[in-house]
Amino acid sequence: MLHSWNLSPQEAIALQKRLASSVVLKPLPEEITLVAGADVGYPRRHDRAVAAVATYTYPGLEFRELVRFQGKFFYPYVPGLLSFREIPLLLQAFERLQEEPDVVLCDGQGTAHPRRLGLASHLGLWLNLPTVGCAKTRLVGTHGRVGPRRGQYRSLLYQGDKVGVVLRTRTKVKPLYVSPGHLAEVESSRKLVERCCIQYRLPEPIRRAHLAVQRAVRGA
DNA sequence: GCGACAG
DNA sequence: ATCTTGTCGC
Repeated sequence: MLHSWNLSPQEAIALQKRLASSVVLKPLPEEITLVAGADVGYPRRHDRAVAAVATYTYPGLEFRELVRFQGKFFYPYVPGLLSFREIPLLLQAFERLQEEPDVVLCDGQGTAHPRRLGLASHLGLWLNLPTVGCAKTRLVGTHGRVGPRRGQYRSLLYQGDKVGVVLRTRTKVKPLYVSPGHLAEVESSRKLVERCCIQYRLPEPIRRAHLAVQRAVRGA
């Protein structure tokens, strides 16, 4: 279960293939009272990184907690290996949360991944918590044109499977790529994400975490 | 061999 | 992601 994070691309890929079989796809818990959003950013001097996790009550979406962790760590961005770049920092941030969330929204793919183990899935396995991937752009899969209205969506297909949906979270705004991470599945993930997007494109928890990361990575 | 490619 | 200001469109 426990492994190092400075793996070579080949080792990382092999590990993903093994871990993918442990991912559990099932509806999210019926009772969700706390939802978290996570994000990571690397400053210009890429020798350290910043992670942030924000929690909100659900379905009321009242801000609950914000944790930020900054540490010396670096792993390059390699398409398909994002989890190795962001999870080490995220784990530190999650350890500092006062209250454990019922589900975690991540800024990346879940199972909509070449080896079905995107950031959200990998993080979910480590935390043993339900996770959902919310990516701003596509990594893999095909889909039809999504209607212009908030709430409209199209299935994201990959290798013959419906791995997620492309969801319009705001009218006339570029859609989001939503895919289950771990202990989650497409339908419930889509509904949760839509309900977490109030007045912006990104789910409120992720948006809050993102703002915190930006504040740290930049100045101010 | 030629594109595609989360953040 | 990060580098960066103003600006066109709904």
